[in-house]
Amino acid sequence: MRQTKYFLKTSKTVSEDEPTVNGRLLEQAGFVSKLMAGVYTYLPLGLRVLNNISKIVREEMNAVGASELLMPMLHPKEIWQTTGGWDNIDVLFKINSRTEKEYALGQSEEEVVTPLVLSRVQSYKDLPLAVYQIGWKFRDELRAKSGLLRGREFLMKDMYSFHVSQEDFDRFYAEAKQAYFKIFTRLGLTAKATEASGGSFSQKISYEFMVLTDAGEDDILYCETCDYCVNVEITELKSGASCPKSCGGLLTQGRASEVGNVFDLGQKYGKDFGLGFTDVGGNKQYPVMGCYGIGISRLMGVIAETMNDPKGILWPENVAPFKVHLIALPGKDAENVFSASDKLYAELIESGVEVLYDDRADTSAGEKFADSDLIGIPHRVIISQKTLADASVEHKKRNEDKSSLVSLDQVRQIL
RNA sequence: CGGGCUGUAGUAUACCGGUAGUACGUCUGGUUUGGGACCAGAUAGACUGGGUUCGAUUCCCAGCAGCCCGACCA
Repeated sequence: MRQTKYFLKTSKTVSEDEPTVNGRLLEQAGFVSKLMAGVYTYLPLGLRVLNNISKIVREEMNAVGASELLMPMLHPKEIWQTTGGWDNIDVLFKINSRTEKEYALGQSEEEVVTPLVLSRVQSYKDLPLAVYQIGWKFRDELRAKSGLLRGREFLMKDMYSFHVSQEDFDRFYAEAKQAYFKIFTRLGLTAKATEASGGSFSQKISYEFMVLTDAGEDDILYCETCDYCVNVEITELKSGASCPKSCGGLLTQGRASEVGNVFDLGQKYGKDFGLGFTDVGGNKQYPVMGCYGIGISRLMGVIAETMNDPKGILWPENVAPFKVHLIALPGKDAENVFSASDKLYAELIESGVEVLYDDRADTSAGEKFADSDLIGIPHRVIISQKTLADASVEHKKRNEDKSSLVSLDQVRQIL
C-alpha cells in the first residue's frame, strides 16, 4: 500500500485517560480508534493484524478437523431461557425491539450451535464433530478497561465439539490444547495452560491459556521447572510453594491475561435442548460437548502490550500488518529516489511481499522514521540519495539497532 | 453494581461569578529534507439539563461520559 493513499494517520499525542500501553500504542499508531469504553473501530492497519491472527487460528482449527461457519450475533430470548442464561448470566446484553420483543447479543454461542448441529447430526456415525467461527461477541461489562484487553465488543474464535463419549471428548480436548499451544507459539507468545474454575459452564476445572503481563486481570501461580500452572482463584497454594507435581520446582506468582480457554461442557447443552444422537445400540444419548475460545482482538492487545519499546510496537512477523516498510527519502533528488522506490515497490508487490510504502513527498525523514518505529513493521527498507549512490537500500529490522546496506539486486533475498 | 476522582480546542493546561488565554497538534503557503526542522497565516473549546444570581464555564443539583479501586469475568 502506498501511504499517501492509505487511510492511516498516526498521532503525536494520546489522551491520558488511556493508561495501558496497548491502548496508547494502538491508538497512537493508527491501528484502532476508540468509540467508547471497550468498543473500538479497527482501522486498516488494525484489521490487517486481526486478519493475520485469525488466519493462524483458522489454520490450526482446520488442522484438528473443525469446520468453519458463521453464526448470528443477534439471538432470540427463548434459546437463552432454555439454558438458563437469560436470568443467570449478568454480562448478557439484552435488547428490545420496537415491538418490545426481547433479544440477546451473543456472548458465546452454545445456545445457537447446539440445536444447529444436533438437528442435523443424530447418529453416532456422524460424531465426533467440531465447528467453529470467528465472530464478534458482546459482553455487558460493568467496567471495560485496559485497551483491547477487556472490551464490551470483541472478536473471538469459538469452537464447539460433539462426542459420543467422555473418552472421545478427552482425546479431542487434548488435541485442541496442543493446537492452542501451536497457535500461541506461532503468534510469538508464551502461553501457559492454567487450571481454573469452570465458571458457570462446568463443575470441572477448565484450562485457561495465560500470557504473563501486568495489564492482565488474573493472578496465576506457575512452576519454574515444569509446565504446571494454576489460577489463584482455585488453589490454596502460595508463591514460593513447592510444585504439586513433585518436579522439585517452586511456584511463582504473576499477573496474566487470558487469551484462550477450553471447557468440558459435559452433556448440559444437549439435555437443555432435549437433543441428542442415536448410539450404536439404537438408544438416544446426549453428546459430550466442549467449547474452546480464543480472544482474537484481545490477542492483538496482548501482543502490543508485551512487544514494544519506547518508540513503538514490535510486531512479530506472523502478525505484523505488513512485512516491509519501504521508506523513500526523496531529499534533493526526488525524481530518482521515487523512481527507484516505485520500482522496488512494484517488484516487491509482484513477488507477493506485503509492503507499506511511505511515498510521502513532503514529510521529513525524522517523522517517517518515528512513524515507522511507532507502527512497528518488522523490516524497514530505506531508499535515498545516499543509498542510491551505492545502488543499494538500507535495511534494518525493527527489533535490532544495526542497519546494513543491501544492493538493489539482493533486496529480494533478504525479505 | 459499591466506593472514589474528573469533565475547558485533537492533546496538555491557564484564568475567572462579568461568556476564555497559552503550548503542542492539525490545516494552508513558503523555506527545508537521514531521527518528529523553521517562518508566516489559519483552525478549533467550557459534556447535557435544571437551579441560585442582574449575570454561571466558574457555585448547587441531576443526568451523561471517562478513568481508578473493588466486585464481576463462559
